[in-house]
Amino acid sequence: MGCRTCETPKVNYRKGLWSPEEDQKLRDYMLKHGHSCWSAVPVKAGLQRKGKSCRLRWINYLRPGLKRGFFSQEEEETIMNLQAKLGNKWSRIAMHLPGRTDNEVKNYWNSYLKKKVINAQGSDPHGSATKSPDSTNQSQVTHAETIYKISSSESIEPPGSSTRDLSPSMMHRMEFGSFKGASHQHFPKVFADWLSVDQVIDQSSGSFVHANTPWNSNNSNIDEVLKPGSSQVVADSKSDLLSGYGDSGIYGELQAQLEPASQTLGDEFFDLLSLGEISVSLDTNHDVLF
DNA sequence: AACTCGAACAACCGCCTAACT
DNA sequence: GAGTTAGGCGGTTGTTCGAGT
Repeated sequence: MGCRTCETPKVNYRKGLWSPEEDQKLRDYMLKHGHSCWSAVPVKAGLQRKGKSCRLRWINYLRPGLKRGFFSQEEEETIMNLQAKLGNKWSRIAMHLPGRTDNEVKNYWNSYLKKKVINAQGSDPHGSATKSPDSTNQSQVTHAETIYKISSSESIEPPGSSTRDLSPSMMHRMEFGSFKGASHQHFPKVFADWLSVDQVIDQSSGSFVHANTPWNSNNSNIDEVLKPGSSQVVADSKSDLLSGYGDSGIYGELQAQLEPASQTLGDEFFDLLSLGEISVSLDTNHDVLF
């Protein structure tokens, strides 16, 4: 893009883990200014990091609205289903998981779900036991079948899937997360993510609701790969989904509440934060969602 | 107590694409 | 149209920590 304003002097870039001070600098800067150009962020924020590194840190760790901690059963199934269908398209898979990042999904898959799939295939006398889930020759159908099997068997205890044997470090990680160790199974779905993903919770029934989305409308519907017979139902359209949150609903309330912030902070900031990111604080302050 | 091993996850690297000069 | 660069993505590596010996 050749952004002249982003030209930066030679710096001895820091590497490795981020210190709390660095996190604070980046967070403060981002919340105050947003980013017009990532390569300029470390300079302006007073960080000896590459812009790329700042971007990653912000997206994967500091960004408001991130849901950290345990993956729910629904999230797990979504990952497995989408991985079977899309392959290792982590960013696309993460789009369907409110508050999750592609990196987090990828790590979860590599450290746990992949083994789970392999084990399930291995225990299946009629299945393709020796094939890796990542194998390019692997039949997508076989993988999908395995997923259905896993979803019902739960032969492997996911890392931190229950609170009965939490290690101190795990507890620390939970507390560091956005939801401060709240019951993972009942995390509120971030509102903004409702707008950007096809999966929401039906407020009345508590079941999952799916709506068609721009990114899946041009190929096959997401519901094709979701477990049949589940509590998920298909909404007619995204507009139908949103209509429940119209001007008089949550969406309108959000708009109203966000307007002053948008005016104060400018469009740049508004672009920076998705509605979902902002909604976390709204949810906390006003119990808008639950 | 010291060491090894593995799990979990944060962060980096390299490639690709799109936008800009 | 070619060259350059930012941003995005997926693969891989590095770090930390707990469990086992």
